[in-house]
Amino acid sequence: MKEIFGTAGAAGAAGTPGTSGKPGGLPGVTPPAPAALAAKVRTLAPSMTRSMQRVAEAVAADPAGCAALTVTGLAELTGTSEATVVRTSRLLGYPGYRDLRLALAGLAAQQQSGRSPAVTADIAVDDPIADVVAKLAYDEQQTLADTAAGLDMAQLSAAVSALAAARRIDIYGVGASGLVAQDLTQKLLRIGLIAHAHSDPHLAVTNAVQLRAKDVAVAITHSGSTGDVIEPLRVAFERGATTVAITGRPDGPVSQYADHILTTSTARESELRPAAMSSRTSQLLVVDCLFIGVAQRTYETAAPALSASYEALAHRHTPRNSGTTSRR
Amino acid sequence: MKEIFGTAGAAGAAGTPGTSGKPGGLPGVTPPAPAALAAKVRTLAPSMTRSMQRVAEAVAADPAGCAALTVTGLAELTGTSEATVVRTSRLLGYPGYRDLRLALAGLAAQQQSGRSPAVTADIAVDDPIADVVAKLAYDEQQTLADTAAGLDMAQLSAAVSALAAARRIDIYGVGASGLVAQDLTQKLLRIGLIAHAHSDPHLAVTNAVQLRAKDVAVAITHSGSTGDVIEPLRVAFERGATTVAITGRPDGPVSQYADHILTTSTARESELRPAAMSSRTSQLLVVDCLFIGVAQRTYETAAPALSASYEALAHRHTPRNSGTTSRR
DNA sequence: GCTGTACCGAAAATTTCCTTCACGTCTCGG
DNA sequence: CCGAGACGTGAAGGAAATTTTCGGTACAGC
Repeated sequence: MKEIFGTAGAAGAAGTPGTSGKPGGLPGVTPPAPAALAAKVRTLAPSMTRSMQRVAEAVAADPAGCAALTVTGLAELTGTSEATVVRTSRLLGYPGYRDLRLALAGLAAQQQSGRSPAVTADIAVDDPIADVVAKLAYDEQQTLADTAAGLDMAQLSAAVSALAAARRIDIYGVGASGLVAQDLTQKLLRIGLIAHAHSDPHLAVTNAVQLRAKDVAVAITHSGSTGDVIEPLRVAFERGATTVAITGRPDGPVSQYADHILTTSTARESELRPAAMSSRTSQLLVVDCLFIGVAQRTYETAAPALSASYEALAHRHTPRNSGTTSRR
Repeated sequence: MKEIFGTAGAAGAAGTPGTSGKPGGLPGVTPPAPAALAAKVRTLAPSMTRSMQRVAEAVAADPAGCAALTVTGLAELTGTSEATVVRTSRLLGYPGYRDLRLALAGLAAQQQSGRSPAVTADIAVDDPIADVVAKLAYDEQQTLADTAAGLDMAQLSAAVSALAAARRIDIYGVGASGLVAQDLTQKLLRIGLIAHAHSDPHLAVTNAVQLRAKDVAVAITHSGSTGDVIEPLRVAFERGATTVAITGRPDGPVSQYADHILTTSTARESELRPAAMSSRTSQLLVVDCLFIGVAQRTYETAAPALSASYEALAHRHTPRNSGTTSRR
């Protein structure tokens, strides 16, 4: 074992370093070493000199840490010289330390990502803030997936048709669902439909009396049993309007008066995580689907309306702010 | 004499990475982005110049390929200069191209090991409703992931501390962000804090004048340049209140007056999918994180308050049948 | 004890990266 | 329509990294 690595590395691999101009694809000759670095270290350890073993060991023990070091830093850390670090890199199959470092960074990222799926647990009082973010994001993602999977396309399609053809749309929601109702209202208004959100039960009922056959009433309630929302829907239903319920309990009282029922998903709630959180996510997805569906059906009028509202808002933004942004 | 063993032990203990504490980068301000690079590119793209956008685009499109390129190579590939590449790296939050390249390698490895995320197609006018649901759900999930990855934990933590200790909290938001402001307000009220949402710019300003040192003002604006929201935040800032900005454009004007900046993710928008949709999802996640964080810190008072509000609401639900709801 | 081989690290040589500066281009105001 | 100013851009020079070269040291065999 003389200068095996030296000649082999230079002659055996490509004559020129991997820095060919094009990132199009891998040449496919020698994938340097994706993840099996630790194994390679063990395999090649016997053929290494003592100094090189120290370097290899450090690299295998803490890829992330070593990736943050320059060749000089790693040499210092392992008590060796830069030349040795480069020699080790060569032996491990890379053209130089630079590429080893790149592979190291990749390995670190992989290890990091593999660590994440520990988010199944509930949110605890003493969770660090980073865990809270991860768990919340994960939960809401789950909620979205569940909602999408559980949506009845036939019901959704029917609801969209009703909305698109509606003369007037009334939307009921109180509490957290009230915000969702407002969201839907804003969206529908933007594409030229006539929609109103009602959070006040009395006003909702008095308005519901006005509804007729071509109109649509939408009730949003997670529990499916919010009287303040059911009551106006009942009135609208009896007046002959088409009624839609967005609820997490399709078997609840609200469904009695709903022509079309859109089911939102129900996630577990905990002490720190009230139901309002995931139900809102779920409701909003349903609302978005309704909106897009309606926008598709009324594209001729919706598209210009969307552009127009965008234009109108542009003037509310201060055009540009330069100077203060230059952080250095 | 072998100095091998002696030096190895000593160096191993003392070795501290400390990657070149250059005067160029402020220490501790910006932790480099781990994997949320694509999201960051989207977030910062609007504030980039044309050349920088080309670089950012290339990087986002092919992390693996770009990781194999030197700064000169990438400059050539994108038809720009090395200086531009370095500038782009800086803007993305790295001290230089070297570190961006490292992150790129990590990202590439993660993508490789993970699954290939497809379904990137836009929503078309003639998509069947089932596709709309799938695409929307996927996009929102992506938005959540991006937001969580891009959130600055230090800023979030600081904002939570400020909120938890606040005497009074004012929250500003107009348009779609107004609903988010209301959502946050409702949540904070539930755990016994004193919070107000303001959608009326005039009232917001007149209220902001009342704020003092122990108070907190929160501005929510996707564009980061909504004058109606910036103005009250400026007043609060000058009054000595702690100010928080939740924005998709951390480089926007709103940040001038924000002590803590929470960045929401920016997803691509299409004709049928206005920006309000994904920005709302992102903002709500941030708001939820704030809420949970505050609830943790004030657990002693928050937990009973949450239970109490739950109890109070139970009576608003009709237990079984429709019946007539009791009018108070 | 001497010589040769393997190993190692300091410093030169080279590549890569970063900074500075000057030139083109665009915008705004007169 | 034109000038002043600001901004974006790339080229060249300088700094830092990486790689190579080369000389020195330790050990084994004779």
